[in-house]
Amino acid sequence: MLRMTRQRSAVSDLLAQTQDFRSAQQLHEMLREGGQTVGLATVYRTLQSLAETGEVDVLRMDDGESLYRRCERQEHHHHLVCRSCGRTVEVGGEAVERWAARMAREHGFVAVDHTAELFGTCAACAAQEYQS
Amino acid sequence: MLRMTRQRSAVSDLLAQTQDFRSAQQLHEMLREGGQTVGLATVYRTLQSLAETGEVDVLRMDDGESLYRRCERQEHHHHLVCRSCGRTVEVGGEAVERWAARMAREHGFVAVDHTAELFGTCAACAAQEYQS
DNA sequence: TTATCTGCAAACATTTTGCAGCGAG
DNA sequence: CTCGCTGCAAAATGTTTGCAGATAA
Repeated sequence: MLRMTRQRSAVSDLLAQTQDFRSAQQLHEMLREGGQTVGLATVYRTLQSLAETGEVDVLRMDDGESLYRRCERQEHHHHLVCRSCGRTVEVGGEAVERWAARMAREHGFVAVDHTAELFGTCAACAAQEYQS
Repeated sequence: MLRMTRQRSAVSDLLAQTQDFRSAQQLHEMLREGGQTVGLATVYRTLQSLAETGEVDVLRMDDGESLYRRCERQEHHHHLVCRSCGRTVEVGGEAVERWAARMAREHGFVAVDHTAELFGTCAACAAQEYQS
């Protein structure tokens, strides 16, 4: 992925404006609504390359769908995601890294990688739920 | 899921004998090899109900495939899985729980759930890799 | 110019579902 | 005897790919 095309800028710009994790299909729809015409396959291909270079983070949902988001920090971090509105907070995971390292050592595993994400209800959505 | 059928016992028994995480398709193939005839759809349906009752744990891989395993502990725990041979160790995650609770509190989230799994190379596979 | 990118449609992989018939209780 | 379970094949889902034409550099 080298060439800067209309389609790639469109996807990139959209991600820059979007706070929360979005699926490829959602992003495709958002582009379409905004008058941009980008093929779904191109959206997938672009997201794939952005993920490879670490420009966007990928979150795999329980139903198998992948969500994408341009994160503030490039370094390793985790996410606290609102199940209801998708609002996302980037959080550090020093405690998780230490835990992973200790488990690896205790059980003789090497090259141990980890996945850790948090899903809950943000303050705003909790308040709204309380009203209804 | 109430009736005890030949098919359900077969899947249940197979899981009882299997140490590592296996996909529905792998389990289906293993049954077939063992002379048992169980439809793939039935394997999926059975695994789904076993997962609902907490009798088996489900692990979703990066490629979207789901792996199933009958775990020793029923209570909440995490897994340290060998990427190479699939060997799995059940590990506690007190550190992770505390981390999740702290992040939730700091950012005003409630009802926070977490996913956390560890993937690495077990001692045996590391030794084997070293030889070749 | 020309190698890369795009769009479409077809291919893929995994999982789910509709339905007629089987079989456990 | 009955209602839930099974197997098959078809559908659904999310994603990837082949290919001919478009296009950035």
